[in-house]
Amino acid sequence: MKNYAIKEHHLYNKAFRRGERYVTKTVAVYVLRDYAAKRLMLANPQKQYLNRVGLSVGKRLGGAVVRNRAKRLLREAYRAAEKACGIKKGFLVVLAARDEIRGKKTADVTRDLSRALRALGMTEDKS
RNA sequence: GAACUUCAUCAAACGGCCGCGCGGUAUGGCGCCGAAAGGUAUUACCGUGAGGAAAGUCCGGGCUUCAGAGGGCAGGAUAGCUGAUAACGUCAGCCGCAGGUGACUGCCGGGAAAGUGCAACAGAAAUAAACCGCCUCACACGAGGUAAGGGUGGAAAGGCGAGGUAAGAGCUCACCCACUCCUAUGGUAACAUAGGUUUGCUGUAAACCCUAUCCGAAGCAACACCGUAUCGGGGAGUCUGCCCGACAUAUUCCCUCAGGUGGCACGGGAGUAAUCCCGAAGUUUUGCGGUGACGCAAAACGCAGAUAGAUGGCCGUUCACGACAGAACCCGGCUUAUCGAUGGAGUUCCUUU
RNA sequence: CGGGGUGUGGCGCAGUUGGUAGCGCGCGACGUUUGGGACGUCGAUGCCGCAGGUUCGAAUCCUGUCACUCCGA
Repeated sequence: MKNYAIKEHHLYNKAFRRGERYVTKTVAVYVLRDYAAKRLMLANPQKQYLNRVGLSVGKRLGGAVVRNRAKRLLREAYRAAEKACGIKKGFLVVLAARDEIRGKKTADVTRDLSRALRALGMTEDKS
């Protein structure tokens, strides 16, 4: 299941300003209901709701290699979290890398991310 | 064996499972998003997928656009010679200077005898000379001569000896040093060597400047096409430092309210297709030419093309335990960062034979 | 992609034809005051972002480099 990426700058601003937030050492998660979700659902040939996921990795984190590494970790963690417990659809999700992510492994980031998603009520199984 | 010099290569490897971009084949779909242009699936398989610096953006070239001749000024760049190259500020060889026992390394390495400027402090004086000293005159004050000696300075009128003199001085002479010009020999040349000749001249051109050579400008967010568009609003002309110029023209053009595709990732041809053929500032190997940079020929191999931006994750094995670091129009260099590993060539010293 | 600017005491800034590195605030000591503030006097503090070079001599000139920052498409 692929995800649409967020490209527009104003959507990032919206998510940061109005979205629900949960911050861990490695990653900060912002979630906002996607107003265009229905339209996107219709555009999609499978007719399924999707999450639009954006990655925010600041320049202060490091050079291009470090930033790429951070984005890969976030993507992999999101994928793992979705596979493990499922994620509600129809939202804008912004994952912002924080300084601690440097040198971390996937397991660490995945743990933080699933904790954040559970706290925000984004997981599908309520058990 | 030790200490070095230099050139080149590599940039952890292998296996399993999951995942990503692009291309292709099959499958699937003819729907949906959008005003339009246009965009977009699911699954399976196959192929392919970051660097030596991809970086800094310091040079050069390609490519694209600027309506249409040209000329001048300004400005900028380069700086031993000869060559290599598409071109270069790059590279190669040589010359000169400096450093090293040596292999070798470094050099923004034209002109100060075209002109102008600047040289603090110290010092008597800084491009021109009399403070002390020496000599002559004079009782003395002082006047004149003198650049051998002292002291200052980064730099003080070339060095040493003899002659000469009141004391001295290239003032004269011999030798040496530097420099200008000329000649000869060698070299394509820079230049080197030898001889003659003029002169005895501070440094600075990474101060202005002079000389020689070169340069139109802007950049893929360029630009082209489609759409907006038979609409509305705003701005101003059209080689992008300044001036001159021919003017008869050509066309209005650009921005915004709205974006999309191409450019763009080998190209062309044949074929339904697999595939085949041809071509290229690619790489490697071999051969030939050249001291070398490099050139020519043949063969083989390879071809990332994203657009919030694709190479990752987990597990296992091995080892030297993994540095610097991520393509964004393309190519040739330069500069900077970098854990280490391997190989070639060479130098000096020690030991043994 | 293209074009600029700035790095100087703890902080904010000066520093031009290259010649002993300065100002304000702050800091320390002393004086004044019963004590503090204010005021006065004195003082300390600098590899002039880093590395080379030109020059007798460099914050200044040249080359390279690092960091921060601004502008345009």
